[in-house]
Amino acid sequence: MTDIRPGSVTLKDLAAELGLHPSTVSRILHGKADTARGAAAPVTAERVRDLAKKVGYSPDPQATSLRTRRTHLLGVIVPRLSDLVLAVMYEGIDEAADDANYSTFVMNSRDDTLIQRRKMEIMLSRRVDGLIIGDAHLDGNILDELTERKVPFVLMNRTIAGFASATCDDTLGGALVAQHLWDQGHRDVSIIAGEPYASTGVDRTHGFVSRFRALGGTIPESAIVWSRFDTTGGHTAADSILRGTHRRPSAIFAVNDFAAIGAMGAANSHGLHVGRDLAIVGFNDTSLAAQLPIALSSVRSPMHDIGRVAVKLLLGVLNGDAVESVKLAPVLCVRDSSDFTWEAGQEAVTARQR
Amino acid sequence: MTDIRPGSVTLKDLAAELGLHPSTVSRILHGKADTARGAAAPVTAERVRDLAKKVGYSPDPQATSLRTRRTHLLGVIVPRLSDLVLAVMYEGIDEAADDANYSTFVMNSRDDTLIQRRKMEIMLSRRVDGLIIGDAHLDGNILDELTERKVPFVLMNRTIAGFASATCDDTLGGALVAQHLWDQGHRDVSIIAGEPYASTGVDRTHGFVSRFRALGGTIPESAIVWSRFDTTGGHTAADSILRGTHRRPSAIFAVNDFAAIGAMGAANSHGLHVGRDLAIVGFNDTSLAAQLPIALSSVRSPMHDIGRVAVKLLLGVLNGDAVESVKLAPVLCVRDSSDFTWEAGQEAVTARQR
DNA sequence: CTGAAAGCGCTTACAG
DNA sequence: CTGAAAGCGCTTACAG
Repeated sequence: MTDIRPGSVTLKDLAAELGLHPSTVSRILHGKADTARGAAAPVTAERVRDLAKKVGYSPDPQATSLRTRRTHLLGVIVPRLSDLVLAVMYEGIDEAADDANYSTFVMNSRDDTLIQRRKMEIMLSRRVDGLIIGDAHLDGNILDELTERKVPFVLMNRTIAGFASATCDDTLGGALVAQHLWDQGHRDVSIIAGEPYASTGVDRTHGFVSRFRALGGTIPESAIVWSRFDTTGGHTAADSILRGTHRRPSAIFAVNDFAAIGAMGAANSHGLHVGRDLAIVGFNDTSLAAQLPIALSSVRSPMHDIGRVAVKLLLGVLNGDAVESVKLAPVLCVRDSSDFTWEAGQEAVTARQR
Repeated sequence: MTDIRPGSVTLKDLAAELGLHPSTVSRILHGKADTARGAAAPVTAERVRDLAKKVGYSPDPQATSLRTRRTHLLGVIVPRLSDLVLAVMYEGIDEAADDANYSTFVMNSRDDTLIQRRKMEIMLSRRVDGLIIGDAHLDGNILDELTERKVPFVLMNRTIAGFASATCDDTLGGALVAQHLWDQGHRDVSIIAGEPYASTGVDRTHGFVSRFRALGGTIPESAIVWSRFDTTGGHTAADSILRGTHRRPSAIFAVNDFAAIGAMGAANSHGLHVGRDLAIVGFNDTSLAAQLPIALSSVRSPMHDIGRVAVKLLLGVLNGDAVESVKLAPVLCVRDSSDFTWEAGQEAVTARQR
């Protein structure tokens, strides 16, 4: 009687083999090994555990869930896993869920409200115990609905006032960049701000603008360009910034590394040498930033930990605790793309003009 | 009686509401809407379906699985989801599984044999119907074990002789690069070959070497450098190639875009201008390749489709079909990083020497 | 300390 | 065409 495949041996089999009643076996296997708390005679318990181990018994989770009304399943929704930022956060979730004996479904919504809803329903129909939402939109009435339906959930990556979330302190991150660029002498800056419905981009932009203005700088509305978070989005945005009729900025803050990479490409085609004619700073400090031909300055956000914290928060909610949002601290990493000072009188010129 | 949350209304509830027996309701809801094949009276069927829809009835999958011994769950194991290549493949899986009414668990093994095993057991203990394995090692005895245990599975991304898989035609991909570099005049080439346990790197390298030799070129063993697939791995490998005591190659083929990006970084620090002093070609044509400051030539592999095909194959296996491995065709995309001819007598020099 | 019963929500032969 | 029963594999009061 060896376990060819999980499921081949049941509680009943074990009981029969040992001449016990299934309920007795269940009671023993269910309680933690240390807490013998009168659940069974130590000798019996040992016999049961030994056999269970020997035959590789693994309880049927479907049967267990049916009884307990808990699936130990978590649902995770992200815009897209091909976004490295979300992929890394998910690695954190995977780890933490594993530690807590939960399994996770993860689905891509492509930031589309309809798909978002559909994926959510699929997860709920699978009876997940709770949801981690990584693609919340600022206008997100869907969350109110979830609350009304009493679905346990937390936010990750993006935050919305009134809901528990695990995020980076994006406002602070933006402020760090503003301070850095100001210190390097930049007075004319533009921002590639991401999607207006995502708190990440909005908060980073807001943090940047506030600090820059507090330092005495000015940032007209026209200097803020909304865009997609990917390389193409950044390229397009930077292109429009650099071809602008007014004075060209000497620095660009992109709220996402991939957008920053796209911006570097655009700068390049405008004949600008990033790190000399133009400073660029990204956000997230993904693994590529430091390795690029021109190393990219970026704000490191603890993506992996954000995933872990999201799980922790959700487990708290499932446990009935009152949970507080967590904002993890960002760290600015200065590299070649912005590691130079901009002279007061210096003008932004193209490399060709030099 | 509205469906606040899936699970709030059961088959029994529906039956009671309609004055029918639960088994009748089950029979009606179970059969497809079109096949009324004598399962119930059309009128009854309609009444049932109407109410089910109205109250948002969704069957409890745990209960269903317990009866049918099928979970409609697939397990997916990848080295890491933060590898864009696997992330995109997973998007294909997510889509195809969704279409077929399956849900998927995806877990990261970090290419570690122990973790691989552990994640597999977790999935089996969850009673997945089948497994998609994206991290197979060439020395993979684990697969024989799975076969023995009669676990349905297919491979994705990496292939192993004797098992059904969905992959790119990596050998052909490598050959395309060899032909291209040869045509541009390169006679001295090096290969950043990836991990020796991964068929992807091995096959791409083999395809490259075979074609290059068939064209009359020579490639010493020392020109092949094994490495990790990520940016750092590529950087280290390229560094060792470029600091080599012998003649410096005029072209490098990296079997992965991220390794290629790392190689570009290394070339840079050796004072070489990629696209003039050194040609670099990557593999997979990830979304970044075309956007880099120096656009990267790369072999496009249909990652998304590979994911979809993997699901299709696995569903075939679950259906008892005899399935054949699928190798999808790659396409070479030439860009700035290799779009120049290398003169016969030209010598690889550093930019500084010019 | 252990057993026996009930039941979680379904599906599926089997009657009628 | 519909009903009644059995059972998937577990857990959990309740007895004894």
